[in-house]
Amino acid sequence: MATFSLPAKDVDEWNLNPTVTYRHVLSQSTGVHNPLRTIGLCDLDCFYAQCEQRRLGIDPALPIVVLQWDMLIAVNYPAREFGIKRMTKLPDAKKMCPNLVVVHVATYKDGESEPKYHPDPNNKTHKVSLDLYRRESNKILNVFKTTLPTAEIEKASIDESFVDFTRPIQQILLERYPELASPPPDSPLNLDTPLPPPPARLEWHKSSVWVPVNPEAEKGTESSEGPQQEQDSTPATWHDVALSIAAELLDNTRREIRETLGYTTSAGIARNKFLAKLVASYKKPNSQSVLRNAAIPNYLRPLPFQKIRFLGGKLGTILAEEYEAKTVGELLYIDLAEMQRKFGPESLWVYQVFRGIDIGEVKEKPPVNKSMLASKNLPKPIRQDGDVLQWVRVLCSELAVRLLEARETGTVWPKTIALHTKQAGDSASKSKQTPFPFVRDLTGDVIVAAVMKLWKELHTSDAERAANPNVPKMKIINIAVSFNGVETLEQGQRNIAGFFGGPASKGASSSKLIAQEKKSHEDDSNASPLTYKCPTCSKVLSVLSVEGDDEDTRAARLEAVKAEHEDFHFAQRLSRQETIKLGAGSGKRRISPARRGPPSKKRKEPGIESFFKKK
DNA sequence: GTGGATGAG
DNA sequence: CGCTCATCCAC
Repeated sequence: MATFSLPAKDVDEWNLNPTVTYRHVLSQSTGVHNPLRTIGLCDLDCFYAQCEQRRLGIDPALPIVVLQWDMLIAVNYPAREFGIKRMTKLPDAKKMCPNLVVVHVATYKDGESEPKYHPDPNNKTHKVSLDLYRRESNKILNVFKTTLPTAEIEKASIDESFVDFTRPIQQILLERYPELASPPPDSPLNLDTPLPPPPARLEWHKSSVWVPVNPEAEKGTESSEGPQQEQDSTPATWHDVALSIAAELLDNTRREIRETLGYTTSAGIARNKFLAKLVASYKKPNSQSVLRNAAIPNYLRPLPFQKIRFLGGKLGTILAEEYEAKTVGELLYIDLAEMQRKFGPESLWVYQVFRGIDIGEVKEKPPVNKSMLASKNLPKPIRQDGDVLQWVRVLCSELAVRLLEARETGTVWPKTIALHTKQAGDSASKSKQTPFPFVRDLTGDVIVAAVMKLWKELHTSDAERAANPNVPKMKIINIAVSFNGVETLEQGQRNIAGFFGGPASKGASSSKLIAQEKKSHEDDSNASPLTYKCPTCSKVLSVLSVEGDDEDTRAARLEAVKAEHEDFHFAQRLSRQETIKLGAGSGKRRISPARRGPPSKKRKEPGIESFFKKK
């Protein structure tokens, strides 16, 4: 039998069978070092294709491709049966499959404030919109959050999320094996006592695919009940129990996604993020795969390391060239010191990943991204000032739509807005930024005005160009507008933002408003204090005058702001108590109590949203 | 603040 | 493999 066996030293170094103690079941503070840690990665099968299939109400068994201009950006599994791939040319794809459903992504057109499914979108005049996919992505994320309320969830991309199942697993272990709630009374190690052996007959989750421990031995018996046999021959550990529980939970979530939203997913479950991500592609589509610790070495050794997340690029290429190697196994003999000499501090991560170790945490991301960028490569370059506005309008209306969408989760403001351009033949790009126009009724036009000002700062005008023959010809082949430093405003700031600009100030810039504000203060020497310093957090709350209001009105507003701010502290105290409660009995090794615990919910404030009128 | 590098898909 | 994003970092 051509099975591999790993030297005991490696079992140790790879940490394949760590001791699990009562503390590991009871404590939330063990973090990435908890041997019960179990991570899932779930991604949508050919996501864009599924979105379009659902939008159009098409039978999912029909072959469908999603087009971006003349390029295929998504191919569903029925279409793949015909040999169609992402790089296939559209005419070729149609020949391979005459009944192929071809859908072009939605596009923005100048003069339209929303993306549409234009019957014949033109790359010369339209801009691609991925809005539908972003919205569907958020719906899916919500299914994760509601079906796994105690798990940590990290949205990794538009079609992928990581889930840290450790906490729900701890809860379920205690329900199913109540004896794990406390160590035997006579055990001197107390919580550090190792757990009793796991149940002799573990229920390996049935509808998951378990990666075999010895793939060679599997061959031939695989189709029948091979995997089950195999699993039984390598004794189950408590981590295997944890994997099984995660498999149940993720299976439920995936079913919910399928039944409520109609999307199929593929998932991987393993002890850390990188392995979960890797094993998710073990079987696709509409399937989930589980990697036991015992199966890690034989799974990893033959694996081309450039498939590993973050080794797909430059770093992976350097490694491949330096050692003329392709697989993880070929690099296992290289010691850490040598790698560190050659490749610097990145090496530790690489060294550990090759041994199935990754301490990367699953961390919830804030509901909105830090930046939003709308860009367009121009098949017909911009050659004069007059060509610019149409594109600026298209890009800005897209960003305006996206910003307003983001405001469904809170009061979101970018700090700055930037214009980026790229000249033909110049690999570099130029950009210029300015503070975001801080106005109440945000429209595309306000943003357009700001961007056009940036354009003037960035490029010499047509007039000057004509007057000065030394100025090189304009040939812009890429234009982009971005919002940077996008943040959800906190309680105190939110009120300030809400009162910025009264009804009269529509469309005015923030700097104007501030100027008005200063003036009215000077005029009113009897004004009562408009600020209040919070005794709890020392934040200074303030209300700003709105044209035409009086002292009493302002004072009342300050009171309202104070009350809301106190509510905020109240809610914070509540959520902190929750953390403490959950953490009780978890031992003394809590390092940073504030860091873990339930994600702090953004408090909803009725009324404030109405300040931001939709177009 | 600007521009470059890197990476995902 | 062209296109559309996002993040991080040096200066």
